[in-house]
Amino acid sequence: DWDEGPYFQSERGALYDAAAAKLIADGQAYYCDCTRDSLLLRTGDPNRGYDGYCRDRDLGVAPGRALRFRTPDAGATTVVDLIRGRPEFENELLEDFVVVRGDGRAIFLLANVVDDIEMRISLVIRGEEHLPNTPKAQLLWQALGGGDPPTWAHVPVLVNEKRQKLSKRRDKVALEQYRDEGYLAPAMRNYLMTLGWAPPGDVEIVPWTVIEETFRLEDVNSAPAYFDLKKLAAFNGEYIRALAVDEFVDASRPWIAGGAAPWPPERFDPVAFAAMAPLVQERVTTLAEVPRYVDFLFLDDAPIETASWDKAMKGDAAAILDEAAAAYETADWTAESLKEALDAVGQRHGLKLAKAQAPVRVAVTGRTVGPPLFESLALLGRERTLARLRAARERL
RNA sequence: GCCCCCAUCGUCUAGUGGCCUAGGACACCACCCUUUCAAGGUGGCGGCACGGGUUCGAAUCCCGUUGGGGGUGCCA
Repeated sequence: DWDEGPYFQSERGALYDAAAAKLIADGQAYYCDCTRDSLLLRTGDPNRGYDGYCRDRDLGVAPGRALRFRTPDAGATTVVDLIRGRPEFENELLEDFVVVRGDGRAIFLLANVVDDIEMRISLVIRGEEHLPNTPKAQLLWQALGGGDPPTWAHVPVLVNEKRQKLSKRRDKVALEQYRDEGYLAPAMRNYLMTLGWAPPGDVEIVPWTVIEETFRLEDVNSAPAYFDLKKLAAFNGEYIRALAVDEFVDASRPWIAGGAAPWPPERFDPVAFAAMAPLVQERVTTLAEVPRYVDFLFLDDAPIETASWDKAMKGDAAAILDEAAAAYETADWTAESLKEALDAVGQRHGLKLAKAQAPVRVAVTGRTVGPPLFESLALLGRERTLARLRAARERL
């Protein structure tokens, strides 16, 4: 949550101009018209930073001339970091870096420092990739008369399976995307907190209030952490199962009630889904998996999957389908008696219920895997169940 | 190249000199339960990168090596 802003650096140019003017007036910055090529010509080393050529040329402002900050030639800059201690940087190794572009716009680093001073920022929390820029920021801070520099906390980066920093281009980093895939915000939040830190005790899945009360930046690890989708999924499954049934139904709505569902919206039956919900809830890892557990209820025909069909429709399948259909014409339409009836069919063929239910399951739901069968049949109703059993029998 | 950061099971972590024959979670394996699949239960596999110190004692402190990551823009 936040309590002010947002601010736009594009609207605060006057502040940055004033800061640049101060640096010039104090002799801490100078204009420079060097290009990359002219620098390389002088140093002959593409790895070397700016050589300070324009330091004393006393160039004035002109289009195309950048403003460079004059870094100290000696001494060291110490950064106070809650997570990393007190890293020290030799000033001598810092090149005179650009703070204002040739077109007059401030570079992010300058804008950032000016904003932080003006907003009286005392603690900066950011990714560790910013650590090497920190001495530059502090030097600018001092040069601008900002007072005591802030305390820093450089948190570890998150890495992918190749242990590279997660990047927008290469990796899936947008939270919206995870939300769209059916991850719950509290699950994501809880999982993220376990990266580089751990709640007290031997539990990782904890209420947010516990995290609020016990989290300390000083306890954060400094090593990069791998973002493990499998573990996130495990957290998400636990959070889904912890939901009250009506909360689960609510949360599932975007995947089942709208146009995104794999069946015509008008065919969706909220009552049937509510009845099925507890059975689905303990089986899914993400909300996006919900539709495939209930689609057989809202589609005209069973959504037969070939692999499932081939696996289940062999051996005594034909006989089982016939006998199940016969028994189901007159059976009480309750999960319990549907189960007993099919169990009896299976026993005639020397099959355990686990085996006997397979052809029926595939005929009716289309897949070998799904919610408990007899509860599903009970909801689907006698008419549609019988129709699907016969359709499957014909297809054999 | 140069600078900086980092290093406990495959992964995320607990551990802040003796409580560690290193604990938990995810993953994996086995078994139990069971109408499929899950969920749940029980058990198992598996780690202090390496080498030197310091100390009565080191996963914990120091140095080095190796390995990994980040930075090095008139990007943010």
